[in-house]
Amino acid sequence: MDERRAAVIFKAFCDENRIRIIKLLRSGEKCACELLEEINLTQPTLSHHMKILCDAEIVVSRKKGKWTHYSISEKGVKQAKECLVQLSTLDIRCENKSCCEK
Amino acid sequence: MDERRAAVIFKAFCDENRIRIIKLLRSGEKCACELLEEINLTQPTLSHHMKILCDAEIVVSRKKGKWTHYSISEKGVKQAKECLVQLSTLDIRCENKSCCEK
DNA sequence: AATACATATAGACAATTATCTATGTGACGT
DNA sequence: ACGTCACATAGATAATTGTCTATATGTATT
Repeated sequence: MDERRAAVIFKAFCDENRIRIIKLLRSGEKCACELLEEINLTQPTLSHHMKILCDAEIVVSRKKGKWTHYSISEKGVKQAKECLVQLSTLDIRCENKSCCEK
Repeated sequence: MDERRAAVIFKAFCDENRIRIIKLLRSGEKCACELLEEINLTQPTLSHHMKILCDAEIVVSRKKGKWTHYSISEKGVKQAKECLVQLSTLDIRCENKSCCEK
């Protein structure tokens, strides 16, 4: 996983409104109009956030007629979790040579 | 965990340079001057990123004489992981009533 | 085909963020 | 005390992002 991709993934979680949207989706799949009712944003702004969430693969969309249904992607969330583990796991193989005293 | 705090935590991970800094810290505690050698940023810019990382509690700092040593905070990382789990766990108690056909 | 509806896209604008240069602060070493 | 070193802070600026209004697109329904 390169730095760029990791940054795109976690962008999903670094805005308050996107966090709210994700929380709303915890109760299951919802269409944009439902999300719109529950969040204080205009329709294009919601659409913008949904794009960022989908690009991060944290959310997936499913089109059905006029509606677009969004849901949390188990696969995407798993990848985010793995990414977080990978980033935070100490690498004990590395010698910790320091230029300055400890 | 409120939305605002969650957003602050994940801001740590939504910038490429901060991801690089975190990766550098995987090999253990490092002072700012060491990080500076390994990353293509000016000293004040690095300092700016370290503040964001510390505010997110993903990194902790330890002052010793002239130097500031930074390391990954196990506690902070644990909290981020828990936050991610909490955000992504489906809430099965909720009925998934929909205004529009599925 | 005409209309209505759900959502996306375009474009403008304001807020936030990332970056830099310049300078301040505090801790040594001489 | 003075200079030097490590780092933080201030302030400017450019890039990015979040938000809005207006409009386009695609899908039913009549």
